Amino acid sequence: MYEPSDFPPFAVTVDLVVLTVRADELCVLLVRRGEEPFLGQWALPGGFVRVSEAVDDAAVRELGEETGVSGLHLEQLSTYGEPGRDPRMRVVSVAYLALAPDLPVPVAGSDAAAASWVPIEEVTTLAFDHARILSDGVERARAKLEYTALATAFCGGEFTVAELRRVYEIVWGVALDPRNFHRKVTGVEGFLVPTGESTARDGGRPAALFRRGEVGVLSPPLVRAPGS
Amino acid sequence: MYEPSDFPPFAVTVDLVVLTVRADELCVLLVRRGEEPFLGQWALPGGFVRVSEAVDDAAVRELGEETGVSGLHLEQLSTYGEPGRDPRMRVVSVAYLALAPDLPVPVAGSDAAAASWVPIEEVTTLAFDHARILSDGVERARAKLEYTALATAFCGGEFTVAELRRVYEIVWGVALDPRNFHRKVTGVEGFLVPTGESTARDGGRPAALFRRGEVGVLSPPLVRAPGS
DNA sequence: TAGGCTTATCGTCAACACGACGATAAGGAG
DNA sequence: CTCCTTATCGTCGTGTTGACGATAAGCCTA
Repeated sequence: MYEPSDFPPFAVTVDLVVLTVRADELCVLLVRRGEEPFLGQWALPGGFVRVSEAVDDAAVRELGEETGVSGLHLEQLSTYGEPGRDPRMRVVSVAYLALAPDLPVPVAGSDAAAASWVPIEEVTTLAFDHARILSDGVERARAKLEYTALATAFCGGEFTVAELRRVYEIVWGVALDPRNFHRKVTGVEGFLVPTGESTARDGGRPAALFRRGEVGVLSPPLVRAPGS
Repeated sequence: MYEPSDFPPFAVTVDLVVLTVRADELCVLLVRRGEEPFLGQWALPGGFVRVSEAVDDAAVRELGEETGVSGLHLEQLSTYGEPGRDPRMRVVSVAYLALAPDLPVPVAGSDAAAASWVPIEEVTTLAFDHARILSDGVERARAKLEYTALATAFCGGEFTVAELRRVYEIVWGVALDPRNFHRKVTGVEGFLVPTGESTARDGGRPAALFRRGEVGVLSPPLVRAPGS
């Protein structure tokens, strides 16, 4: 089956779909390409996998280089391997999805040219097949909010129920009923851990602060439907 | 970012997790390796991606070669790229999940040595990291039965509600209440299309035959919990 | 200092989905 | 004809959900 003598050589890269919620918009981390092809166009951050490096590790490394932060949620998304997706050579790219809270640090573009957060709505053309990868990543994120506690990855360490609700509303693009949402998320055992503190940073009556709980799956799930 | 001159070469393969339900067991298609390393051990079917071939196409091609059938459900599972997962060289493998009905044709092992259906329960050691890939594939299949109409991929063109229920019971390893299951699946609009025919092949009162409908997602989903 | 505004949190109610399970239908085997 | 098996329909109590009213608890302004 495996014949080392006749295997065709491929280049393997990782591409990152790094999402965050900031200024009431779902944003993705993009870099502006500094070389051909697609010079000057927006692209997903990424790079080559090194010879002695696991593909997953390459994703972690690139994520650290681009955001300057570690410990973010990172999961494999899908692999894209059409011939011709890179005009220069045969490249197979393993895409990863990362979710970040609104990072206080501006993105320190290490080796990448200019990196910045771009609202999903404003993304038009991307280099290579990155538009498709981004679209797959956004859809994955939207789907996983339904049945996992992933939404907390968009929040900081402590957050209010309203802040969590804003995440759902912005990622899904729907309005959720504050009362039903509150009942739902506080009702799922282990989803949210009250810190005992409260804050009035949203104005109005002070809200209790929570941390993410141990529970990863929400059952029953939250449903992506208007009026919930 | 992309520097053609310094990209390290990788071999890219596809590995297939082909599942079926036969003789009241969930089975996977395995081949016995005819060469080193892992000579004589069971492995997932798979092979190299060709130079001018899309990775997805390679999976379709391999699936056809191994099963002799086309048109099966096939989806990308995950990509495995640890250094050292193949002792000979740096191989990145894109794994795919395929679901097949109980194939009447015995597996025609084309280039692979002996290929056969092995009950999941009886699988012990597999070559490379294929045990992990198999485990990921089975878990994916189990999860997708909950919220998609994927279970019909295990059935032939026409099937009864009881046959569909057996699929769920075998894949999940739980017992389901026939009456509630019947109510549920016939209640989801577009999931099942009655053919008008009926059959008594299961003994007892003849059952209506159905075809899979257009609907891909089940909402609300079936839940993997005892007593359903 | 009393409204008034804003957001948080609790409650209520009807519609619905689900699990448990009884009842009936429609074939074949003896 | 009776029994056995499976299919299919119905009922009932419980829990979840969506819609939405009511109250709580801060700040802000006059």
